Amino acid sequence: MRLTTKGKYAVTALLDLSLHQSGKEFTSLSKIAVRQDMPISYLEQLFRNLRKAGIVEAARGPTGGYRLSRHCSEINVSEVVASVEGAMDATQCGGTADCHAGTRCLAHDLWSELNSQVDNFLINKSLEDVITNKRSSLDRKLKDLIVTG
Amino acid sequence: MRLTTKGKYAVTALLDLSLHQSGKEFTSLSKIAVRQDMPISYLEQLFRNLRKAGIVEAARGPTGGYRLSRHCSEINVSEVVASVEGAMDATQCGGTADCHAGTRCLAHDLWSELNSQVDNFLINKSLEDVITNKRSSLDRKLKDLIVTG
DNA sequence: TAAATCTTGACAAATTTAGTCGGGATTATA
DNA sequence: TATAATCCCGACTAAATTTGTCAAGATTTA
Repeated sequence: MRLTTKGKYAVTALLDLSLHQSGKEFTSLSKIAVRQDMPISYLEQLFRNLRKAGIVEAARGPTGGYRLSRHCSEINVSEVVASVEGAMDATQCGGTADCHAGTRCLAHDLWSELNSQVDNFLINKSLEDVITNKRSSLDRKLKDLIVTG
Repeated sequence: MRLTTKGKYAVTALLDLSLHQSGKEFTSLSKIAVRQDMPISYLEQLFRNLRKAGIVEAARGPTGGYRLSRHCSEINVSEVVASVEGAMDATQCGGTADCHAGTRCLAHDLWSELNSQVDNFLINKSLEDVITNKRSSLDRKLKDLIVTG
């Protein structure tokens, strides 16, 4: 399982995009790079993947840049991270359960379950959720569970 | 956030130890290495850390080896992983919230929350739980929540 | 035409992971 | 006591991954 600066840059950059997008304008990478203190050439690389994944759309030329291709409430963090660094899989075997000499290793189900946990969390978290810092209904219920048993 | 073979080897090795420990005998690394198909010299490295963390205890000489220093129901996966690869932190800043020019970055709370999710899951999962494949009460409740909304 | 942007592919530096190696210390057993 | 099996330790190396850089091109606005 990995979550590196790649995925974090991507999420932060899209949050920046969400915050500065009014209407249908495009925001240039150079602006994002300055505001979020990220290397622009690295951002270019990441935005290739975001575009291929259908998360942003681009326009060239002056006044060009990127914008979200959906409303930020319709983009979840899981797909953003996955688009730049591949599925965040905690199992050795990629889920095929052939992790120990062709059979499932002792811990296979554990990592499988961890995957689900993380995925459920990130899928249910939209960019808008992050911006408004609004915990999803599911989160609040979970929190209650942990506190109250 | 990282979860590499280091942590996975450690967990699997301890599960092996749990399964083959009857009474207070010691199990040698060479046996674990063969059974779980892991490089023995790498295991040595990991078990140093497990011993320092108070998770296993060692005996030298023939008949020597390692054994759990607590019952497997009293050892959780989080401490095992942490002992060999450091705290599994998803924030850039290690929780200090100085991730963006000294202040908290746009996504700080998101990664913070993800940390809690993963930690809560792994802390509540003992080696015994993994072996008996028993989902904790909390897990079942969460699963219900996801299914039923 | 000029300047600003995206687009692409290849490359390179830095870091981390994974694993090795050689020697030591300790201890049960013959 | 000698031997062999184990743990113990520090340093080292090789491979992989991450984190970028770079150069050249395509598109578009003014």
